[in-house]
Amino acid sequence: MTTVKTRGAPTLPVNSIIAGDCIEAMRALPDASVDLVFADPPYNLQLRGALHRPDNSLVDAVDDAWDAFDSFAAYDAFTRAWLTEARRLLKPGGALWVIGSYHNVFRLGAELQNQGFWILNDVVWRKSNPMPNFRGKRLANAHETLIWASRGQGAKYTFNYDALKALNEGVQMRSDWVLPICTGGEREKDESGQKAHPTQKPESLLHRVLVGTTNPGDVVLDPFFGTGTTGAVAKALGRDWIGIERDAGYRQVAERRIAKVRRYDAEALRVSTSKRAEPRVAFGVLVERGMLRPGEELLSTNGRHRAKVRADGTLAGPDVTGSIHQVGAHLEGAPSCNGWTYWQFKRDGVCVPIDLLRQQIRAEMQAG
Amino acid sequence: MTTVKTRGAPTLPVNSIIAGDCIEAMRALPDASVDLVFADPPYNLQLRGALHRPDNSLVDAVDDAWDAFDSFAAYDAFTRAWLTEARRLLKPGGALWVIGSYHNVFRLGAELQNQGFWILNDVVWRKSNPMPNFRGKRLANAHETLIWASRGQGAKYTFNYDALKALNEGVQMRSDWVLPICTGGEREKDESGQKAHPTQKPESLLHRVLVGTTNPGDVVLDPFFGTGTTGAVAKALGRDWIGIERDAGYRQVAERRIAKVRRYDAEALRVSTSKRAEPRVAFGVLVERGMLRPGEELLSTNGRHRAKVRADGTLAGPDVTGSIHQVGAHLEGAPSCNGWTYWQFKRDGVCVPIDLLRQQIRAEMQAG
DNA sequence: TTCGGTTATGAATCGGACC
DNA sequence: TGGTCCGATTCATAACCGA
Repeated sequence: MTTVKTRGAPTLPVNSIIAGDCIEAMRALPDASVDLVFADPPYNLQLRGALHRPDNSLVDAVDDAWDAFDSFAAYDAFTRAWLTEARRLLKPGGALWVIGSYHNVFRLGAELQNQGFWILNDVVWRKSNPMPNFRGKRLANAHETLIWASRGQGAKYTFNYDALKALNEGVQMRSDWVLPICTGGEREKDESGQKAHPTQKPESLLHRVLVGTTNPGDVVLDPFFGTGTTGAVAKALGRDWIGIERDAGYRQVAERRIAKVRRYDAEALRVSTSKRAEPRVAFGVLVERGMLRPGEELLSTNGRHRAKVRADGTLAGPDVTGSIHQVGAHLEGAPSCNGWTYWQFKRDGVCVPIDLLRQQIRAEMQAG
Repeated sequence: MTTVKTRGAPTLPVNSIIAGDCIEAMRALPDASVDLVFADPPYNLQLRGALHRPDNSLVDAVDDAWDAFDSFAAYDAFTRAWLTEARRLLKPGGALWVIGSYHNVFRLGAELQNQGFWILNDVVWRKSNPMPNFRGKRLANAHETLIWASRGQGAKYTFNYDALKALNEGVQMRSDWVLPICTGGEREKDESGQKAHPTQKPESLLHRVLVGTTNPGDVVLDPFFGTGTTGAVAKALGRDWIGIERDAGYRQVAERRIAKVRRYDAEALRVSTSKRAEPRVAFGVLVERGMLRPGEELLSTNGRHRAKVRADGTLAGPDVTGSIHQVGAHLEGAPSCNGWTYWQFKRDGVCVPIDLLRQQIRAEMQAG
């Protein structure tokens, strides 16, 4: 186990499983210390008993046994408690994922919103091999729902758009994910060869979550660790992880499982990066360096407009002056314009996009 | 308009649109009088500024006053009121469908449960042609959620298992439905040729709901009638319907629309059985599913080139990074390359084409 | 008339760095 | 912390238009 010092005590028990109740365990961890929470809370809503009185009023909460939720009120109280702690533990730019089925996910989502979390997407895990509905009384329950939320409206969050787009054959990732359930060799077994956990999640699901919404080195907390799928995938992907699990049997399976995981090498962990992350280049630098001469004429990509380069890196169009972006937007009557991809210059009679010059400068910056 | 006598007064204004607020209008209807409620309530989207597409065109947002609520509390109070009336109107063996997005559906589901409704399934409408996420800041919101609930635990409900199975090419219907959004000729227009309603639902969605969970002659109530999709499909399928709509313009469009609908004869109830092309598989899926490990080396079929798999499903070659197709094309100096047939991996000393893994996944998808 | 290229559009909680 | 301005970003489908 590693511990990471945060501002003041206590320390963060990274890459280890904390034994105990998730709410108490979270209370012992420091504010603003984790980048992501992934939670697969229990939803064994055992509602056979008297949930409602004859007049339909709700029966009072029973809050003495967390593992058997005798009423929606009890489940809501539990949800409120662990979400409150999770929100406290999240860094300002952190985010939370939670997964559930129709039994509990509506209560989870409503409570998330009540606490000020800001829902970014709900995601449907569409199971490619679900259990059929044997009695033919309902639709085959072939999906589960995940909710992805930032700490609050306007809060920052990590989203590796280009990595997910690459994972999806070059088309932007959608909110419906088709993945198989966890079976076969991936399914953890106990000593007697039985499945160790009733609802083990597939590693493919965590892979997509972690690649898409964390970076290497981030700290991922799973307060309902179970047999440690989150930890196994986090370790392989070079993320730090913290698990909380009450059941000693699950902890043992998870420890053994994660110990066997090897971290992928650094090159494999690098993902497609966004252009947004690349260093900014001022257009004026091209003029300073003599790549473009003051007075030189630029042409718009569509061939309809011209403008002249000025010594200070602005452009002079027919009736407007300003940055490459401003002049482009004005000439097109558009709300905005990316001047880098809009303008071209001529060399030896050939039109060349000015963005090529920016790429040259960026390459030099890399080398330098 | 037809009226149907129920036990005592008042009578049921079947196959007509009631003008006015849905809560008040429902209060005037008799207890236990309808077989199904289908509700498409306001989503409370909470949109902020204007949104432009990358081509600078403006997205026509849902900014109607009827969709805006001051707070979650206000939205919840509204939800509670109309659900209470809906439950009162349902016959003991009746059921309710409600549709929403992540903005409101968690609040809907929680309130349903609080009132004693019994959720039978949540159903995901996976849109085959959703609006993309133009800024690349989140996942494309490609689905909406429906909740199907009976009046209470243990209550009877109608479920036409075999009809839905037939609709699904002989396989048990699942909880995820892939249907296109409402566009083209199906979209109702106003006098000026503009879309008459910002959120018109596709008839295919209502078709599936009504075929699956009502019988001919049943009474279907839609308290948020809009331009009358529920009425149009109900009439075609030989179900009675009641619409409630506040907006006179929407009512007018709905009246005109439904008047043109003819009830299907058996022959017209055809199901399109167009064979789909082979489903596209993203290379990244092989990585997510652990069929290939990040860092694993692929060999070209001709044995001349090698590249390493990365966590996001891209390849890293000696001097190039990109999709399996891009890297293959670059290494061969070719304009294009089918990466699926170009690359192989090693298992137990044997070279295996990656296309074999794709075939495995396709087989799963067929089965699912 | 057919074919191919272009344009339009859909329930969307859709910046952020820097001064 | 508020204002300024750079500059990144889209998929499926149908209608439309010109040859």
